[in-house]
Amino acid sequence: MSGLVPATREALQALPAEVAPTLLGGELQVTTATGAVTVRITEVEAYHGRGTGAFADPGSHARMGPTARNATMWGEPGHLYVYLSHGIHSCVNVVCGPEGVAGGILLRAGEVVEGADVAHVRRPAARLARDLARGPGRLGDAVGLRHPVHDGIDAVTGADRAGARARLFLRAEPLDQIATGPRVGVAGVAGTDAFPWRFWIPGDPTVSAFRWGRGAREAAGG
DNA sequence: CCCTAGATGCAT
DNA sequence: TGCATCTAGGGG
Repeated sequence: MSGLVPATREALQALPAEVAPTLLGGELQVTTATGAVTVRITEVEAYHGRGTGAFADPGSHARMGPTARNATMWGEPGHLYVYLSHGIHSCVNVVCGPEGVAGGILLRAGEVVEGADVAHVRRPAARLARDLARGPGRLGDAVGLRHPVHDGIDAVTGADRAGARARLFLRAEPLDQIATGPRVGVAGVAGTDAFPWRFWIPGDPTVSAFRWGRGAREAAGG
């Protein structure tokens, strides 16, 4: 944990595209009844909401305004927006930006640095350690956060939510090398270089594979 | 209402 | 490549 500091609301107050790269190399620690797992964050994506001016984001769950599903994205920074993907996977976002403005940073991948034994039990399909949290659904499984019960859990105070506690740590000094590119699996213009809001640690083996979203390849011209 | 597509993972 | 399986949105 050397070189890491607990995340504060202030550190997460800027818009997602600005905060996202600062999460790389940080850690998310989650404790539940079945154990504690810590992941070192290696890949993230920024998602903005409606009404953020030049940063309007057609790929965001909050693009249409506040709904029951995306309510957490509009709230206080530092909470975790946990949503259900394809009816199966629970994916984890760090809420950021000012309260009242939607913003989230999807944790796409990480390296399990603590509690690998617990993570292996939760993800029996993972043969290699690097696959434990490689991909957003896998990461959610590995740390034990589930939709809908853990949606809104506070990663700044570490307060209990449905039997789980989460804590986010950020690097005191930013990484010197960060890679940027289009977001994964996002359709239309939002999935192209017009929104280069995917950030990852170059060369890290836990970074997930890139794939085009439906219609994104055509939108990108290739 | 009914249909579709989705910030996906995994077996085939 | 297809499936699992839930949901928000858009169209009839």
